[in-house]
Amino acid sequence: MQTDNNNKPDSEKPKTKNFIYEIIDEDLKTNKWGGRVHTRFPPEPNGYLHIGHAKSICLNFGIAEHYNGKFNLRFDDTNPEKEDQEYVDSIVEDVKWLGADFEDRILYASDYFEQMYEYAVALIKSGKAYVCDLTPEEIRATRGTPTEAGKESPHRNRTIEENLDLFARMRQGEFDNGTKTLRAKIDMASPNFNMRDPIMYRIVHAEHHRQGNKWAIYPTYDWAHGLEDSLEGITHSICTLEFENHRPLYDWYLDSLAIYHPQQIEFARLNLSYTVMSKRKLLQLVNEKYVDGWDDPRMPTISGYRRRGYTPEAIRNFAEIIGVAKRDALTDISLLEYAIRDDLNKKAKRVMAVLNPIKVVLTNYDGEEELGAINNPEDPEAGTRKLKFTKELFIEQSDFMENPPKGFFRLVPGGEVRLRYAYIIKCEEVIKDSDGNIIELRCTYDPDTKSGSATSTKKVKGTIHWVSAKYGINAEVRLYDRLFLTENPGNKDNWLELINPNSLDVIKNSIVEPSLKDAVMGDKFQFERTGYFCLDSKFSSTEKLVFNRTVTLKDSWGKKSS
RNA sequence: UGCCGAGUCGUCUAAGGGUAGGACAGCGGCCUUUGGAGCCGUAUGUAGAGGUUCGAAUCCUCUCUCGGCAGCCA
Repeated sequence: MQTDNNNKPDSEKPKTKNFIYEIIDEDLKTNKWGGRVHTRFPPEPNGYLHIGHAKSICLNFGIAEHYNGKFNLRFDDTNPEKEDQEYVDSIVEDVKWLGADFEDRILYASDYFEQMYEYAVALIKSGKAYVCDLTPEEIRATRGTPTEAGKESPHRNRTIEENLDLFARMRQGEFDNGTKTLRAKIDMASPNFNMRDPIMYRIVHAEHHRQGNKWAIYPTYDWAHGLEDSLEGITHSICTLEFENHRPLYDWYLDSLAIYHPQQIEFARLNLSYTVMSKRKLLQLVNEKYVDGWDDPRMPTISGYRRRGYTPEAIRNFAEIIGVAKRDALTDISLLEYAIRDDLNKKAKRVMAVLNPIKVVLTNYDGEEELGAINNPEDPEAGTRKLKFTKELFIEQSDFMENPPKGFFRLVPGGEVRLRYAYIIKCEEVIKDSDGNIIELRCTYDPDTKSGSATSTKKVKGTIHWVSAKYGINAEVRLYDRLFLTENPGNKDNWLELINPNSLDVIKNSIVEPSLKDAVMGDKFQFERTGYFCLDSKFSSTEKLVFNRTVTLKDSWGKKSS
């Protein structure tokens, strides 16, 4: 018997939240934000969202949900040269699919450009910003090094009037790209590079996906981001660790302007083993055709996982499992796989599919019959279905071995195995072609062993899946493996050479049970004993079924060898 | 080696002076007409050295290691 402090169910034990919740709890206690909690997810529309973004979305939305606060989706679209409406659309779709509710708040930094301009003018007027004529090379050369202070720009002490005039003309498009910038006048000797007169505006003559050619100047991230947060009344501006060094600048801008000042909090971004997570690298995989698009099922993108058969619930649960902290981490992919298996186990309809078929002929069986099968043992609501059993069947090639190792308890010459939901069969004869390839197994069935019948008392070690040769339908099955061979390819220069050449295995001639012809996009299946599968949204059609393997079943057989 | 940040089972994450806990992965077993699921059990961790304290993962000092920062990217 246990003592009573062990009797509490998990749900009643106090649940520890991450450090950001602690900060917010404290803020609520001190009434720092008037009881409000307002977070945001601020992607730049320059690529598709990946699982790392999902972590951030779940964090930010989860906080808003937990505290009855609000959550904004805001596009940080301040760099027209890299951004595109296609990315905006995909991001909206992915965030919605994940279930993060931004209500009507799809916001754009570019909508604040006019206001940002006014703020910049205010900073110039207070003597805290100036127009600098230095070229990019000159700016780099005068920035200094970690141990040496930078040099002040010769244009640092222009008059306010001159700065105002020049800045207005920058906006009018009077100057070429790279010839002028607006810089904050802070401290060229600061040990923090971000404070060495950072650039607020650069001249970019490019068409913006939402603003067209209205602007010739664009705000930089540091200048824009705090203003966006401030304008939206964000309370907690949550970002990743690499922005920690930017926080003093974030604070400086907002304090210099004396406007509403959210709190920036940094957490460690997600790194997942055996994949890469930078948008630049993912874009390269797409552009150089290592994968067939941002939504390739091998990609760690949200759209890739969706196409692969992952559910939003699994991804959200994954985000919950991995937690949030400030230390760099490389999360093992098995955590993600656990999350999707756990969810699909409850939801997926069980069916039988033979990926690599070998024919079985039951020499003592004639006619055909229908056998009852359970759609999901985890979910009685899922009901039952009938399976057609016939003289000729297909079983998995790997379920038969002529010379089996110890512990192999499927079909062997002279041995018996149960056919799932059907009979026990015995392998009597192995038929081979002239090259010695096995082309057919001649078996007998034992009529007393029908599943569920009173006469079925015989026990065999193994149960294998099968599909009727007469009624089974052809399908293509696509098996995915990890995209990279090494655990952390992202930190290697030769990362492209580390791509797994066998990350995709297309099986053209699989045979699946006939009920699968009614499968619709979005359905989740467990091919019994094989794994979880879904229809591929890109290649599957009514004429030709194409299934993606979402994840394998956990397999304790032969694990040590792989 | 300037500044900022971080070091807890193999991995991720709790505990913030009072029994180092959970999850995943692993291992062992039970159960099983999916070698799935489920159930039970089990091993493994506070970077190091000093110090304060009755008591330190937690506080102090020093050291070590790792990550980030010198874009007109975000």
